[in-house]
Amino acid sequence: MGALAKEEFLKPVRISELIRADLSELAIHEVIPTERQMAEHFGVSRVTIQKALKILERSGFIYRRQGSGTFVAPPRETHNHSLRSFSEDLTLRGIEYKTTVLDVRLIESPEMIDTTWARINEPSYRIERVRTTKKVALSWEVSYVKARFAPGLDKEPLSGSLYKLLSDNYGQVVESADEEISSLLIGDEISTKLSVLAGTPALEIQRRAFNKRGDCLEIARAIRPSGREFLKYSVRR
Amino acid sequence: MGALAKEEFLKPVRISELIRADLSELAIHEVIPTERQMAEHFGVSRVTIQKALKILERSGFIYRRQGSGTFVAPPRETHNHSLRSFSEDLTLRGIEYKTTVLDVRLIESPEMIDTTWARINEPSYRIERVRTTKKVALSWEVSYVKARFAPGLDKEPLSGSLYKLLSDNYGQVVESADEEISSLLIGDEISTKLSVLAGTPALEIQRRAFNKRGDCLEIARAIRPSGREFLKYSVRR
DNA sequence: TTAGTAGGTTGGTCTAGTCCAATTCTGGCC
DNA sequence: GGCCAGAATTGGACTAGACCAACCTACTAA
Repeated sequence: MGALAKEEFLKPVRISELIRADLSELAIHEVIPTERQMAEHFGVSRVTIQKALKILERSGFIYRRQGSGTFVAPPRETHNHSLRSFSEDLTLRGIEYKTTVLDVRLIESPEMIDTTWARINEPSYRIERVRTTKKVALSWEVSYVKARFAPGLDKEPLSGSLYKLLSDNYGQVVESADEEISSLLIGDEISTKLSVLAGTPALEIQRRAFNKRGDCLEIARAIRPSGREFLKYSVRR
Repeated sequence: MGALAKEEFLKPVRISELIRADLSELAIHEVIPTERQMAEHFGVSRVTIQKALKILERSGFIYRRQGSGTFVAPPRETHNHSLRSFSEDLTLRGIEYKTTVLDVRLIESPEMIDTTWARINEPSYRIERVRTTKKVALSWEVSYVKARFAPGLDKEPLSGSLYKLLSDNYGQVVESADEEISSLLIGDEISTKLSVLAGTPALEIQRRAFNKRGDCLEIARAIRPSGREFLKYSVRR
């Protein structure tokens, strides 16, 4: 095999990054080289180039027109909200916050799980946390994690990312999630936990998280008082 | 060419539908035929089968494990919120509603466009509408559509889907959108238009819609009082 | 019984090539 | 100059085949 360095990235991904780097030097709507030219330039097949360009197209960096060519798309400032846990979301936006764990316990009997938004029919850990910055309350969150996927979770440090913990210590990677978003007024109980006035409007985010196999790992509910903090989504056809 | 019927669908899409139909008869986590078997069965290449299975995998119907096989994933009830206009969203959920156009006008001078959430620097049509069911107010919406993409839009019937109108009459297809979601309390002005009490909590959805080239066609703002109507999203890694 | 190894199966990745459809270019005709 | 038909170009779709990595199973040896 020789001393060649191992290829760290898949070819289409790697090539898409290389192309992307070059895009910034071009004007918007400017044409970029053809598939066949790029295939020769990178020494790969045309299908590989097509996959690389597909990545860039779906990310909104280029657009393509059969018969004419591939062009640079106008830039978009929005970083799209791909799958992140609540804490990853805050971290990536550069918000410094503190996590306070209010309660962790194993709920053995499923009928005791008091979710109104989804049903769990097996023992689960209940994790209740609050996120705050220096002065402002960010969110109140409750997660139910099925115990069979993370035995002993209540002994772990829970002030960081729950998803990272599930991945690193239990090999359970969250691959997808369903979210439901609605609005409500914060009631007495949560208002004291968040130190905000009762009656403050807030977003309520309910989430079901799944692993690659489609097993539901976690059910979570977050309440975020509306302090000009947005949830951002990028939606495609 | 003979009298053969024209293939209406692309092969991977068509095949994914055929496979999907068979999935319902299988138990969850049950293994389905291998790529090579399917390729022979459908008389196509393995790459085509892989594309079909990729569609099903991303839709959450199957999961795959290298070395072992492809399996039926547990069902998920959530229909994921792909790109729809506000009206399409309601229609697809089977909600009967009435659209009232409150105001349509061309704004020639960009500085008059009173958006606080985004800037438009060219003449645009302003469309203000309200959606209601028999008894309940659903949403209040304002759209700004750039005039150069839809000249004469103010003469069109605007009680239906704006996106369908843009597509059918102007060839402008909305391919992607950025959304920002926050919560607020409904103020006096909008409360009268929606016939709800001022102070009702609501979702505020701000949207920028783009065509395939990445041009921003529309900027919209919707306010939806929270009556147990959710925004549903399906998020993937 | 247990640990380990060898071989076959399955999905993951990439190549080289063909055919097609949409678009653009070009040259000739009026 | 303007228009039209055909050629060339470009992205889109698919094929047949190769090789690899993860996985599973069955057999073997300690």
